[in-house]
Amino acid sequence: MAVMTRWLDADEQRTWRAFLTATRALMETLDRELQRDAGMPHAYYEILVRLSEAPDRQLRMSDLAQVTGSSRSRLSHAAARLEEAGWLRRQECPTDRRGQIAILTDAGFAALAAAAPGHVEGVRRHLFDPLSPAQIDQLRRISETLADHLADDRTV
Amino acid sequence: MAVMTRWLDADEQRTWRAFLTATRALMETLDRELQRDAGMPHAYYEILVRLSEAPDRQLRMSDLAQVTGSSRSRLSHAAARLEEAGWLRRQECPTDRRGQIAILTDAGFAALAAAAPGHVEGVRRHLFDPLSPAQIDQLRRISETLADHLADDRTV
DNA sequence: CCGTTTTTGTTGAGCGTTCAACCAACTCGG
DNA sequence: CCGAGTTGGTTGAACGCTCAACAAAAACGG
Repeated sequence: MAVMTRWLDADEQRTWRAFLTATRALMETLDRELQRDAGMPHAYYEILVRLSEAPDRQLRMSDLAQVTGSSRSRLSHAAARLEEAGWLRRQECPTDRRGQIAILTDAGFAALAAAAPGHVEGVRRHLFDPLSPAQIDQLRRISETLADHLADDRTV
Repeated sequence: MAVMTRWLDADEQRTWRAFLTATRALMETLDRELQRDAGMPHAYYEILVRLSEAPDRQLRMSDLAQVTGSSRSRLSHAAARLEEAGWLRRQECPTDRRGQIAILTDAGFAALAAAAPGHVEGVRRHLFDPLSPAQIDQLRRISETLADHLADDRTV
């Protein structure tokens, strides 16, 4: 027999809708700010960030996809765009002839450096400033729990 | 003189990245499940939900845009799609000749009824189940605070 | 009133993402 | 070894969203 749906009660629904509203508004705001001030969407910004932190500012495409949480396809399209913009170039991998290595160019690093202050300010203004220190801590724990759980789902 | 950027410290960065990872993974998972099981993206699902809750299952386009947190343009495109699918129809507004009223069709209601149990189950599995009751409460407060704050930004 | 401004909703172009299909190269079991 | 399966990466079509431009109707202000 089919399992009965466990519907959301009033409190849960309120939580879920507030969560939806908040995250959607937050991400849209940050995305819009980044697009306006730096001419790139948030997803591209993250790619540049991760590359800038990697040794020699380079990463295998698959590793880059992993850390940015995007599909291979998405990253591939994004890399093509970033390459057009001159912010990234791709090189063949010496140890694996299938592989491609994404490398952050100097222009890419400069674009990131120009975009970062404004973006960080936005994250502060829209996320951290409105919350108490305790809430920030709570949000970290909640997010890590959810992220772990969702990662499990993907592996299982 | 330019204001010095208030960079994120290690803890804040950890929080911010965990938040990004969690919300992105959560929304992508739910979106994919909904697309697979019900043939509609999450944004369309929300439109149907809001219509289904409105008196006579109808709402002015601008009100519908408001409650679903989408731009007029987005809603207009979405409505066109939903109309093609036969899940929604649009009618002229008697009191305001600019206005359009979006009406949920019976087919739309049926599609929603078919999609809801699976989607609610997904929200439970990926969001509520992994969290403690205290965390769920924290998440609600945090989300409401952020949502209020972001709404203010928009009005100011 | 009448001109201006605001609100409502749509449209089309451009862009980023998804999905499925695909090829090439690596890995592993027999 | 070699064939099967897996992994790495790209591609093109379909789709949803953004943005700017627009038209029509309503509200406002002197």
